[in-house]
Amino acid sequence: MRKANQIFQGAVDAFAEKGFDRATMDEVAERAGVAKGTLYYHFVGKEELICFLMEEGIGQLSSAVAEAVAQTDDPQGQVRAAIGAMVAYSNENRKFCQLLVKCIWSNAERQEQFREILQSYFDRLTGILNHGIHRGVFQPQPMEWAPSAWFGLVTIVILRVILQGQATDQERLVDYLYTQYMYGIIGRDIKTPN
Amino acid sequence: MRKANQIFQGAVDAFAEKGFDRATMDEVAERAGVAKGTLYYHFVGKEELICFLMEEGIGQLSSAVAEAVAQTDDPQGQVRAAIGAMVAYSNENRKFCQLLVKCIWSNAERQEQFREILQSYFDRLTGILNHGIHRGVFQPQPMEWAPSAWFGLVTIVILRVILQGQATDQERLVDYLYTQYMYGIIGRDIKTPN
Amino acid sequence: MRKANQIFQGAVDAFAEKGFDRATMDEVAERAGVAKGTLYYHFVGKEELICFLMEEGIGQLSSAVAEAVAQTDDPQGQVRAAIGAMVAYSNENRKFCQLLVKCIWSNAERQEQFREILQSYFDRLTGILNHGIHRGVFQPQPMEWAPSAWFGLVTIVILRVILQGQATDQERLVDYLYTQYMYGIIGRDIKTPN
Amino acid sequence: MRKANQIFQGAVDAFAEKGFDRATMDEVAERAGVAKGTLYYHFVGKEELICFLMEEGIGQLSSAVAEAVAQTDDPQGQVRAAIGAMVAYSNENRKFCQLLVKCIWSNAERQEQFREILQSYFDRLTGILNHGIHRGVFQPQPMEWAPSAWFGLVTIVILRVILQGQATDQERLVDYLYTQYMYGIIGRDIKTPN
DNA sequence: TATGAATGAGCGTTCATTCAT
DNA sequence: GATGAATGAACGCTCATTCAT
Repeated sequence: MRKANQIFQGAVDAFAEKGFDRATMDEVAERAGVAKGTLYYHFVGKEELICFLMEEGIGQLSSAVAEAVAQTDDPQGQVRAAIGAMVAYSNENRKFCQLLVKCIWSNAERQEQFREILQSYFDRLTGILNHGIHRGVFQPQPMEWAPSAWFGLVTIVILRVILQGQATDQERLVDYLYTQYMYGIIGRDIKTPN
Repeated sequence: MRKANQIFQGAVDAFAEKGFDRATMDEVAERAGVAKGTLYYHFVGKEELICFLMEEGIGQLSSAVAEAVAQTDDPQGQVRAAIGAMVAYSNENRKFCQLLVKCIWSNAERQEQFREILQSYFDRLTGILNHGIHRGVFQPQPMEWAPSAWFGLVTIVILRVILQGQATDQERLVDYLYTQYMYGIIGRDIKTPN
Repeated sequence: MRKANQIFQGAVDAFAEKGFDRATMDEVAERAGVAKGTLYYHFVGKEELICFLMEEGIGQLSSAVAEAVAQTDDPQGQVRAAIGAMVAYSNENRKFCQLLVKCIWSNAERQEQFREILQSYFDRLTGILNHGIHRGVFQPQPMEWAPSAWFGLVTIVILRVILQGQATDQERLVDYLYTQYMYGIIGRDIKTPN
Repeated sequence: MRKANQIFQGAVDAFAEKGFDRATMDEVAERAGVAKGTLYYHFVGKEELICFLMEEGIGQLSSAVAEAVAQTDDPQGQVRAAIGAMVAYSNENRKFCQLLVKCIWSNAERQEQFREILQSYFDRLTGILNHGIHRGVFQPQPMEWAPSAWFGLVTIVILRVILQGQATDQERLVDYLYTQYMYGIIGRDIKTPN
């Protein structure tokens, strides 16, 4: 198990920097500190390693979001908690988040393999929104687009932050993303009646 | 010029489907309907072809946005026009838009090459936002994140739509994106007054 | 004919620097100041151009030697005149001489094509030696090797001089080559009884 | 090491026949009896393989000469021993010697890479000559040309012999080269006194 | 005569994968 | 379990040659 974990880390490192296709198995092995053959002892091949990575990572992210959301029943509080969890996760797993955003749509074939994993994450986001709509707090929305919008908004900003490389005030970032997503660019004071 | 244009189309086709790295120059040539050597007669190499593609495409998108925005002075109207232009462009250039979103962050080295091009597009978005803020219509925002948020929101939803493949009511999509971006998930009731 | 000559010069330039195989027809055309198609209008192909070059060049060298040798009947004088002609020719045609030495044995197939041309040059050298031997001035020698020895001695030193690039005292060079070839490293005074 | 040696042999074979540029890595691999990828596992690339070949080969030749020369202190004996070693080496390594002469000046870039290796060999020849000059046995000579002259004389004759392909009386060849180099075409009667 | 856009066979190189140890 | 030498299919790219103008 030791080695398998080393490989996981090495793979995230290598893939995040070079992308799935340009990172070689040699590089993965080197960053993982194992011999190339060992990669194939633990994983069937490169594509399987990539799949494992994505499943594992998105699963973790999804769990983190679920856990955060479970703390409150208030729809707005849930959205804030979810965004908070996303930002926190991305901060602790910069490499993986880079990888996630950069490579998730890289290629039509892999697309197919990730769809299921990603769908479960989107379903979670959809659930949160539906809860708020059901409560009458959020407006009814076209649900075929809503999770993508949320995902895109949060994810691309986070990627920007990661790529910039400089330290960021997490609190402020969550605040911005939450406000933007909840109230748009027009802003809170115009419309939060509560 | 004839051939160069064929190559452009073939390259967009091939790269959109397979990604920059998995699409081979043979495939590009085949889809363009030219011999492989012809690719290299018109472009220095694969990376240069990729760069040319991105510059050309983002340039077109950026111009389309600029043109749409120029029609009105009203900040909200400008945002709506911009989103309308984005959706329209993506509808007319599905392949390129796929390519844009899927591949723009693919790889650290290319990242660098695209930064300048993408920045000019982001600057355009920033300009629109600043105009609205100046007018007091939009809330002041952290401008290091604002264009990314806009870009991410619109782009990822559009990508979803394109990948789904089914025909979409453009009007309704623009409506959704505009409302979401302008008022967030909460504030639909304060619709655009026009 | 203008163009054909330009091509000749361009080809010598390009081939001398890069060798027959690494110099491209594009480079030849560029250095000749003609379009690539023009090369093929005047010459059947690359190999034919190479052959033409070698025949022309060796022919010129051979003629220069013949002319110089014709001036005297004295065997030693003939050798000296021949070496003088070789050095003079190499000085006026540095590029071609470089080409000659560097590329003449480059490749088994071309070898075959040059053999005849080169043989005529070797025959000329053989003739000079035979004349001296017949007169009893030169020692009888294994004639299958003698012209090669002469050719190698003179040619490799000349190449060295050309490659060094610095200006050389022609007189001194001829002196050295003549003495070395005529009397060996032991030197003249020990053995020239006359 | 097994494979590396096979590659060495295959490379010498292929390059000797076709020249560095026309021999392909496929041919090298085939003659070496290994897969093409194996070539690149052991050597960085074609040019590095070429360099390794030349260094190794000239190194061996140089060592053989050094060893032969070390047997005697007599200048003329040293020259004879050196030429004997050259001929012997060329007889045992026909392919490499072909390669050496045919390709050593093939191309300006490679020129530069070989200069150092070749220089060490020329230095050895220069050392032998200086010894004889110091002893007063050889005439003082322009040392910038002397090793080239020796090298050219011996080498080109040897190449001729190799290319002719027929069996040669080594003894007689050494005799001829020695006499020619030591006494020139004139002075055979003053033979080595041994 | 002269051109240069277009071609495609062929090259050097890479890299995911295998397998004997 | 773990290794790394060996493999070969496949890639990006080159360049001699052709041909419509």
